[in-house]
Amino acid sequence: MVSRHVDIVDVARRAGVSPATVSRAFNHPSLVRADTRARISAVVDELGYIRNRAARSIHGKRSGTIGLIVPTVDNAIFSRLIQSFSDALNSRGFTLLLSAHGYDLGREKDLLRSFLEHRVDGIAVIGLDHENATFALIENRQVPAVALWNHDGASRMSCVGPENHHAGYLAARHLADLGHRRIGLLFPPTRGNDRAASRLEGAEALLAERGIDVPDRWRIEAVYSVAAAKRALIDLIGDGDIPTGLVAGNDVLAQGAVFAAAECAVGVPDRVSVVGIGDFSGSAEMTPSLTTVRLPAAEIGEAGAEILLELVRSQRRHPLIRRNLPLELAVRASTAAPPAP
Amino acid sequence: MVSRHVDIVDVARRAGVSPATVSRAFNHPSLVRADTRARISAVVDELGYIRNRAARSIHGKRSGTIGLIVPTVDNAIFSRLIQSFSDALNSRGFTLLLSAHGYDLGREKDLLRSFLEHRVDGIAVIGLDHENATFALIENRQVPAVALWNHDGASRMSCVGPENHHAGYLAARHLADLGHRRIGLLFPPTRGNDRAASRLEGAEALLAERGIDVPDRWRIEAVYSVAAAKRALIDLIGDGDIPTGLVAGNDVLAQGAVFAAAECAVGVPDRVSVVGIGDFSGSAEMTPSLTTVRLPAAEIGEAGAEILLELVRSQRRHPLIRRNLPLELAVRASTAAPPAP
DNA sequence: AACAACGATGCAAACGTTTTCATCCGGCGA
DNA sequence: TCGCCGGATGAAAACGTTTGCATCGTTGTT
Repeated sequence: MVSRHVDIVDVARRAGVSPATVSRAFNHPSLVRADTRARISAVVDELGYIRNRAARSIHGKRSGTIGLIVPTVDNAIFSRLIQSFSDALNSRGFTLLLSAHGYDLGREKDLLRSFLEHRVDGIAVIGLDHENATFALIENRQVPAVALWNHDGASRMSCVGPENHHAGYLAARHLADLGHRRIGLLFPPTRGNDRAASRLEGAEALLAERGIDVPDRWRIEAVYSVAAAKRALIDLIGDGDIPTGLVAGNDVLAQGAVFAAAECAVGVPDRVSVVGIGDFSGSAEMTPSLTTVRLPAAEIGEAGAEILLELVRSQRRHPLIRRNLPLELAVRASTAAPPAP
Repeated sequence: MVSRHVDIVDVARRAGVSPATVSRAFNHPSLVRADTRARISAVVDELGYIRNRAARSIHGKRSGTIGLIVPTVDNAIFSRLIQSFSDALNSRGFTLLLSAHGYDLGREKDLLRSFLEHRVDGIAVIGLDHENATFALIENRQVPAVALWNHDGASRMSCVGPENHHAGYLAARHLADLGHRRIGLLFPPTRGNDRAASRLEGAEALLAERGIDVPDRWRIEAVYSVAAAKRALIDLIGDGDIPTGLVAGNDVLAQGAVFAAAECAVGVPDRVSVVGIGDFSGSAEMTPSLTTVRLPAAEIGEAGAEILLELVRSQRRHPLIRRNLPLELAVRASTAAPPAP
């Protein structure tokens, strides 16, 4: 009972029309008479015919797929982005190809190649920092592309996101405005991660403006995980000399820091204030609730999809589109004025 | 300067061979002489040729894609699953197509159809509860498929995951063993979510065994979000009559419950014990650290990919493969014996 | 020296669509 | 009556690959 797969010719034969008519019934319904269309539709259901997009896209038609390459899926903030990007795509009839490169820009290029083999109609990547080969691939192929998560007025490709530099700046400014002078920086490795790098630069810019110096022992590096951040901060607290304020590169790290403080009975915000970046799910609900710079993840995904599909539609010359999304500081319970010395 | 895209014939011409040879150089390198291969490879680089998988898959070849349909991406536990599934796929040269149906099984079927149009080589879905049309589509098409996240010895399709029923049972048993008799259940809506439904059944089965009755006011429903769970529990606490133990349908809900208790100054575990299911990232680090039933998310993703690719390889008749992954209770600080009455 | 065997390559058909162009038919105005 | 037009459909070419079969040297065997 090995029924070969039914194709458009089978449908045509059974409906008593030519394959061309069946094809038209799908793609240009107005060109085929209503009763013919109905007959075809009935046969399609009867035979369980499913169109073959590969065969379609071979004709220079759209493949109907969009590729998204992220550093990692396993991170609350990208999850929300992926979700909204995917929803926006699906609602417009596109299918998402997804891959994660694990913060390895070399792998990113390979994944891009693989997506191009699949002839995706467009490409979305995270951030503006990529290998030259990656840019070259995109430019030579003239494939519509957009960078999510980072805005830069001088970017080499279309982009949509907030200014990460400004996010770091805002977070640090909040602490400085509260009167903190002894400030620590808890950031992930910035190699191959221009978002984190920009945030760090932004924080440092503000601190320099205010004449605040951050000693090396208060510059802490931890990979993106609550556990790693907690461990790193417990070490710092163990050393005795702790800052009164801490800027974390994102909310996962900030959460880890808060948990560490709780475990070491170091009051937040009484002894140390913590500010994060991201406003992940849970940050507002934890105790103490986390002060953070809200990144509009869902908006980025939606706007990114919109821009990308716009580029896909505009056949010829792809213009550069840049969209700057606003940041806002969410002041909650994890920050306060520094304790009296 | 609108350079038409370079195809295999262009490469062949430039390399002074036939298209067939170029094709073979890619797919069966052993069949072509080393120096010819080198010449072709040079031309490929020079011209920036990228193979067209659509054209390949039209020949009945693999498309090299696997479809994964999840209820939502925006959830820590699926994130980890997606990540490991994706990695396993990539490492074997496959590309992931991902879609989320938002707990709507009707949309799930539509997404499946769309994946089939793309001629995915295999399909992975979450859970064993699907529309009949979904099963029919999979069976008629004879497309390799696997259900992730749920094991059932009598399942209609291949599956890999833990027994969710047992997860609920373990969580409830832990509380009962500690001596709790006044137990509440905090679960998500179970419609279209057989994982949650099974867990709830498992918990209820244990409670019935022990002769413990759960009044309706202690059966709380909240969608999968820390915020919703927190709100629901704050309401419950406000009512005054609170249970000594709480089984949460997953860690997100459990975290919300713990945060709610903290906000209302209800001690965990002194006044109320909370047990979750999932062991999400952060559960071990929060204060108090969360007692939970660990679900092996990463293992499921990897095993799922393995099984699926196995099915893809085994051309003909697809056997049913079922893999039961073990659960384990992680006892941490959020549970203890009930307070003396 | 004739021939078999083998390795490397080319030729052409095939895959499942879409689309251009041609055909056919009925109706309409001159 | 004739020619024309427009709507519906069919025939066939095209898309970019892969692959079965044929071809052509070379080399080894008898």
